[in-house]
Amino acid sequence: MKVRNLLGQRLKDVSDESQIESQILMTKGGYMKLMASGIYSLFMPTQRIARKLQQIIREEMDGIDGQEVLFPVVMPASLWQSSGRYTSIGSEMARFTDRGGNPMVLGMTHEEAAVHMASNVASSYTQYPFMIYQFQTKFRDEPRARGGLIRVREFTMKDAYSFHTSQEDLEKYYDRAYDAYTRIFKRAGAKNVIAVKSDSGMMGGKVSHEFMLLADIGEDTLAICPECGYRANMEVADCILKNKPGKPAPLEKVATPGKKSIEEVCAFLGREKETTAKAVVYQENATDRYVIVFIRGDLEVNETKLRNLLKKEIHPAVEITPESGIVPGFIGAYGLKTDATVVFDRSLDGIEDLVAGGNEPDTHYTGFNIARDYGKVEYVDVAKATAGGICPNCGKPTLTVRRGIEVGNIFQLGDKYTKSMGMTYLDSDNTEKTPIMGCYGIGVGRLIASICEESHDAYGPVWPISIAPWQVEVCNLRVTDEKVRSVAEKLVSDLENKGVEVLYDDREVRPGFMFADADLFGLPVRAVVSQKTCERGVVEVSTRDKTLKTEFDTAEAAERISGLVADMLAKLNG
RNA sequence: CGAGGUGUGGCGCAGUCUGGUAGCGCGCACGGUUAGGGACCGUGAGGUCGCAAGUUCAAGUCUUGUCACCUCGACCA
Repeated sequence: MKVRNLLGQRLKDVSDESQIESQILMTKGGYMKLMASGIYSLFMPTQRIARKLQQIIREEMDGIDGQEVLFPVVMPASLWQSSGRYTSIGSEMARFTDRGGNPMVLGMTHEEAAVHMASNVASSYTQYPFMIYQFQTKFRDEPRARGGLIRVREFTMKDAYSFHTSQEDLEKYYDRAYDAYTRIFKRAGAKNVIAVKSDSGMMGGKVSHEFMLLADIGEDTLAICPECGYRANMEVADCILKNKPGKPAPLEKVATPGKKSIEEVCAFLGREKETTAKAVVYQENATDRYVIVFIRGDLEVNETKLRNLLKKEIHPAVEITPESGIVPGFIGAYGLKTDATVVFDRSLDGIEDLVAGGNEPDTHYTGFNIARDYGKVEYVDVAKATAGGICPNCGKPTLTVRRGIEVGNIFQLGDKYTKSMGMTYLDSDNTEKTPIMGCYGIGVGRLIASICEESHDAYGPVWPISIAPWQVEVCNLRVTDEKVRSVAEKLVSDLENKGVEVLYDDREVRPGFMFADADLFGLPVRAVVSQKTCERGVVEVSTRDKTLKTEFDTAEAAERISGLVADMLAKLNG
């Protein structure tokens, strides 16, 4: 491919609206063009990267006995009604009506389609287990797309669905998928990807992992223990604390005029946040019923955990009515008269002397002892884990908090879809049974952007050779010189004959201009042919990551470069 | 959905406060001089100033409405 014919303009400036490195560099480099919010067209280099990445994924999916299939993007609403998700998913799913008046949806994931495909055709236990996967466009009408290809509304995803006759078999397969994912990210050249325990969200199921590429711009927060390797999404990370019980004190009502926040109360009473019980009020989405969470004053409520505990959608309370019996700013368990749901976080367990709200304006209690003054309560874990917190696995106070981009996930779904959609098979004892499922996703475009995010310098991406759009760029610094041109062109054709993928730049531009563009292409190997190199009978060769800069004799340059490419590939593949 | 911001040639921006008929840089085309980290000179093409109403002799500029996009938050397989 010649740069002169390659569509996609390299830009000197890009709007400062772009905040994320991968977005800036990929926009600058002519990798993509925005069409609408979260909707991009991809130029050839990006498509080549995607193709290579897909091939790696394909090989690994085939390696765990996957069958590549293709589900439709457009599906009838009735299919989604059969699983119940037509109503449970909100406006994130695009819906429309076909000419016949039938409600239709655009696929945002394909569990229903997978069950539809497998139903009836996998009717005997002898056919299990099996896994089907596809690369397909998903459309999710995100409320807010952002970060270039990191979070878009339309994207290509590899999604896989496995079917099993027992939990044990699912778990066995889940481990294989886990290992395949680990290999995929390694082969793709993504260095900082880790698997974390995660929340299952709308997908259902119990056990799930997210594969996170560690990056400061990541949208997910992770709790990681460097001591024992415990890793979890903050959404599900257990919060474990050791409370100082303090000395029991008599329950005493104190005036705290105008002191509503924990900070104000602590300053006023000269107390530590760790000895206060904070109340956080939520409402159930469906009924607006109040939910009051009592939690240690220095901690935050983890809404995902609370949601999972209540098994209901909730939101922070917008308005607290006087009739509710709740006095905002002075809410406490003792003497609380309300029909709201009350939840005690286990961070309060064992503290003998608490400061708590008095349930009337400008009043708090000190010396509050839940066991003594309130009675026996069921403590639950709805607190956010914190940096320096206790690791749920090894018990050391070594939890660290990192940010990550979710580039893949795996779920043990169970029978959520097969059961609701009535899929069965006939077991060896001649009885009908419901198969159980796992599902496994990777966002292709997001992974590309994430790799760019972790592998770039100030001038452009540094693509790993396994996914680089081309392996070698040949820069012809003086196309008007017949000799330079013939050397460069022979090098290009020799390389191509050896199966090396070459991007050839023979534009009549100054070297600096050509190098700047080459940096934006980010190809692993660069070969420069100029008047100088031709005089000396060499070709100048360097790697994009700047680890190698050397010269090869012109006669053997193609051979040496293809060897270099092979070495780099081998290194990445282990 | 809440808060803030921006819409002016392909890209990045100025001009808007104070109304007078659109400009700069990059890119693009042609000619020339150049040549190892985004060269320079000359000539040229390209814009109903997001859209719609309104005020005015006159609107990129003022008013109202509307749409799109961006950032933060909410939300999110």
